[in-house]
Amino acid sequence: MRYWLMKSEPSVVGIDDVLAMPNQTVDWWGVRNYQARNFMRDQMSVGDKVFFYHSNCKEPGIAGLAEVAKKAYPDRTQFDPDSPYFDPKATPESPRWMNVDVKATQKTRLIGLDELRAHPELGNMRTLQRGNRLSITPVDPAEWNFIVNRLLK
DNA sequence: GCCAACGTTGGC
DNA sequence: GCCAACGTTGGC
Repeated sequence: MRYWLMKSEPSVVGIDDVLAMPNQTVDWWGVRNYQARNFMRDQMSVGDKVFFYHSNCKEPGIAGLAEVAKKAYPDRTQFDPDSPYFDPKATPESPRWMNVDVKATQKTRLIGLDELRAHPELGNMRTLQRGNRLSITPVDPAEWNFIVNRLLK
């Protein structure tokens, strides 16, 4: 089992939105970065643990816990001409973009970006690295445990 | 709204 | 296959 951090803009889909969805589950549509896609496609398994991160908002940070609920399959928005995520080069026979389903398990207190940065234990955390723009990053087990067992208790 | 960082595109 | 131009991300 692996650990991940997945960014979402709360103005689009926040933790409260997912908790209000059927089965508290959302398809993680809209990823248009190959590295992030590959993480979902190649490395994510059902049951992997996820930090649900709010980005591009007033208070960026970890807002909840989630898990991978379904293995990667083609992202529906790539085929939708009305979607800003439409990709004319993608076809159902040869899809380019994939997503997993994510099930929110718990809303947490907001652990802000500044708080995450303040802990030396998280100094190597991928998402905190300078210039990082990946919306999906792996999380080390030690980092996961530190956040869950120390910051959330 | 600014802008640093970095990914993608496309001409050559 | 290089790389300049352009687009996007996301914190501030």
